[in-house]
Amino acid sequence: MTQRSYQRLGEDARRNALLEATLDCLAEDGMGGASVRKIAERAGVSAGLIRYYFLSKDEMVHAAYAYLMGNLTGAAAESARMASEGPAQALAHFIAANVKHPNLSSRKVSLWATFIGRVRSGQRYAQIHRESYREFLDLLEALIHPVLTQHNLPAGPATCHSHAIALNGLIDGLWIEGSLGHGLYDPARLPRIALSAAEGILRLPNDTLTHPFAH
Amino acid sequence: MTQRSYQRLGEDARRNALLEATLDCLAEDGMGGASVRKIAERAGVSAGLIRYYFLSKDEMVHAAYAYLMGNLTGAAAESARMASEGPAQALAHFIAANVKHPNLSSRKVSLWATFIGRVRSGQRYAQIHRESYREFLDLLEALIHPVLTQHNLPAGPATCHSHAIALNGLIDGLWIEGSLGHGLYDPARLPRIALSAAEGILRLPNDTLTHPFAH
DNA sequence: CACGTTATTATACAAATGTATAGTATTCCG
DNA sequence: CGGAATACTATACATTTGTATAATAACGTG
Repeated sequence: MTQRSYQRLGEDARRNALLEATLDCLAEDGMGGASVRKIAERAGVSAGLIRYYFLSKDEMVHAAYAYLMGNLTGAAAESARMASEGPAQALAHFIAANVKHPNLSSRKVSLWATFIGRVRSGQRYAQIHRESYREFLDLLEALIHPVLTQHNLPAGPATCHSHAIALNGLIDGLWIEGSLGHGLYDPARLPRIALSAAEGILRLPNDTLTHPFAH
Repeated sequence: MTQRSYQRLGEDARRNALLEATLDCLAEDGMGGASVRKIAERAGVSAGLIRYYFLSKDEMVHAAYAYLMGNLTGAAAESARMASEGPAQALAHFIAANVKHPNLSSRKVSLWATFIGRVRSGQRYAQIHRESYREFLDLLEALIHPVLTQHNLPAGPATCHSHAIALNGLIDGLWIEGSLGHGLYDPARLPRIALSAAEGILRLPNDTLTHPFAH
């Protein structure tokens, strides 16, 4: 009975496992407490292995940030694609998806915030932030435009861009506070609040987004 | 010529200097890099002194968080009090103040985010967050109510509360992205975007907040 | 089944960390 | 001005940190 003392994993499998472990530790202990050793232990691996896959701990944390943001916007974009009933539904689904499970998660917000806190002084963090933010903004702008034209509202590039900025702010802010679960209100109210506010921002008739099937 | 090698400061002066130094280091290096020694050096003080004023490094960081949040909401509330032309102006000033200098600051957002990242696992952080968030929400609600009644809009407690949540999200989100200065748009556009979006959220007539003197 | 490749572990190390303690210098009060 | 109170420094210490290196075990291939 020769029990293997460890298992060799393929390049990608182990890399992802390490990134997940990094995020786990970062969510729990923050940048101050997520040490190489804790991360390795969480991944069920010896500490030395990390530097076999990454040039340094920093490089791994950067990679974990990019990995997280990819998952976040990916999930929201997915839920917009699912909605095939029309532009308003797609936008509504996209907005709602950002303030509902699984995106509404204290773990995800904690991670996001921890990384955002490094954007100012870390070039690499800033770059990842800029890219993922731009992606989100573009996505939003593309969803907004058809809805505006559908309702004969001004839909020039400048208008769409401003609206995208405002909607992005709204979504981010609600997502953050809702995820942290401070207990000051029920997070289940968030989708309705977000959609109603979005209607107002875009100057859409009431219930265009909250009850999109009536239109 | 007996040059003094150090100066004795009063309890509060030194305490505040230490808190400011803590925030400086935290903004630059995050939780991972803000060590007791760096903080002490920034404050022009020996490392040991920190534990004369605080029970532990953790306690000092917690205190720095509370200190920061007090300053943030304090500044915004101040700018609302300044506006004496009426409810709409007060609300408009409050909203705009949050997406303008000096609140629109990468340093402040970095600090805010760094702390938010710890709210999930640190009880003390969570408590400070909850308190400062509630304060902000209450402030907003009190500003919203008179504006709604002034325009004969529904202004029940539930409505005001929902609107406050939405506005808070909007403000937070714009504040964060605007402060980080990713270069995707000019932050000078933020006050107008925020006020226009706020009008929509509250279903106010156009220009009620963006040009409040016409009303 | 051997064998070479390499994914993985184990150990080592200097630097940095938070904290404890003892000593020193400043300030205030009589 | 002298001397007590204490704000402050200096040093020491055990841990933990990221990283480097050498040894080892797993796996694919012949």
